[in-house]
Amino acid sequence: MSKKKEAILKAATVLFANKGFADTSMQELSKLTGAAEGTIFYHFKNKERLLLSILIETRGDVVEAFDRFFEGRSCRDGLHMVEEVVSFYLYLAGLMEFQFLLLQRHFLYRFAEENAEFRENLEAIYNCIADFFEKAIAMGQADGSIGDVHPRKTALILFTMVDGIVRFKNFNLYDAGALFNDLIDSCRRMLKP
Amino acid sequence: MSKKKEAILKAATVLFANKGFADTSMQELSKLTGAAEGTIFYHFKNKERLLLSILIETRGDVVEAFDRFFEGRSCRDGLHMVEEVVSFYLYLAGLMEFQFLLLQRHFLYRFAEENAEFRENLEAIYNCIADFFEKAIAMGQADGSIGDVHPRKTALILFTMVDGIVRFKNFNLYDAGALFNDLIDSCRRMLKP
DNA sequence: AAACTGACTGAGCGCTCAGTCAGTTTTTTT
DNA sequence: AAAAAAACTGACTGAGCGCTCAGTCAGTTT
Repeated sequence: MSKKKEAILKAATVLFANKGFADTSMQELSKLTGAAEGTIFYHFKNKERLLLSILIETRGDVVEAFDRFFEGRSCRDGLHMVEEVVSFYLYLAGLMEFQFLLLQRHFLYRFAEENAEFRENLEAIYNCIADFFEKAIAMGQADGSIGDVHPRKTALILFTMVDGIVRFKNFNLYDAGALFNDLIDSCRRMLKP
Repeated sequence: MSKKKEAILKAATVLFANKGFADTSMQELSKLTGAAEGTIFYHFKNKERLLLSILIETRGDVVEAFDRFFEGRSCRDGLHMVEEVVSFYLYLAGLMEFQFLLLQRHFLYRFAEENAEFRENLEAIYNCIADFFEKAIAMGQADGSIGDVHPRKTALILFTMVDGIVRFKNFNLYDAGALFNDLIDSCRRMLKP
């Protein structure tokens, strides 16, 4: 992949995440990357395909990060693994700040309504994460560290919690870091047998 | 307030919530309301002020709804009141669907960064809701139905949960209704002494 | 009957936008 | 070194945008 193409993808991720899709102009993107406007359209046939490319890249990054982190990892018990998934999600949301911010923006879900490629990639990301929560809960129920809750639904509720925390951080409403300990505590109370 | 002005406010709420700020044109708003474009600018000095008017109206509606619901209401105990706040939030998110969707959109928080009026109204809405959660938790700790948790932080975590559920619903990711019982259950487990 | 008011109109202005294209430079292949 | 392919350029276009403004009109006041 050419240097310019990479620069365009990187800068567009930040701009789309921070300013939104409609409020980011190709002109601005051109200036920021040093690439001519024509170059952007040489690499991406239009603005929407540029966004899709970012989403596909993000999917790859997120799925790979989760798989890497948990492959071969043997946790003390299921409850402990839930805590690790929560922590890792929050860690990743800091590491891949702009990609996570992008995933919370509404325009992505508007595209997903009409474009199957958007839908598939979004679903892949969400399923990957929800599956990790569910696996951890199921493991906890097998080893007795987690009580009798509905695995999938509880996984979604946990997902909702950490995602909401990231949202509060992104909107500058509250300091997510200050809530971390209480969040982990809440999870433990929620899940214990 | 003139009929046209009311129609503009109402239609703009739906459009801004569904399509975003930048993707909603005054032309579209004009066609939908039957008001000439000039009429919109007669009532609201510009697009941003129109959005602010909607936010101010939303603040009034949300705060009034919460105050009305809980004034004079005597709950069995604090834990029960937490459940009622959760339920009422979700009920209101259905009743005032577009206003709640609007509150989750990023452009509002971008305006809030530079415009104190936006910031004040957003804070008023969030503080009102978080306060109700906190009050319920404090009550529960007084009557023994809720364990020893940090009231404000736990209030924020609860808020995060219900807000996240609404977000999942808005994005058509999962059916929020199907999670309701498990959500209430999780809250109970989280809070019990 | 004259003066005034506030709600409303829609053509039109200045400007920005996504996307195009004819042409140039750089890289790879032969 | 020549030819071919890939990467890149930036001036340009037409559509659409927010917003303005001169003007209409029904109703009220003087």
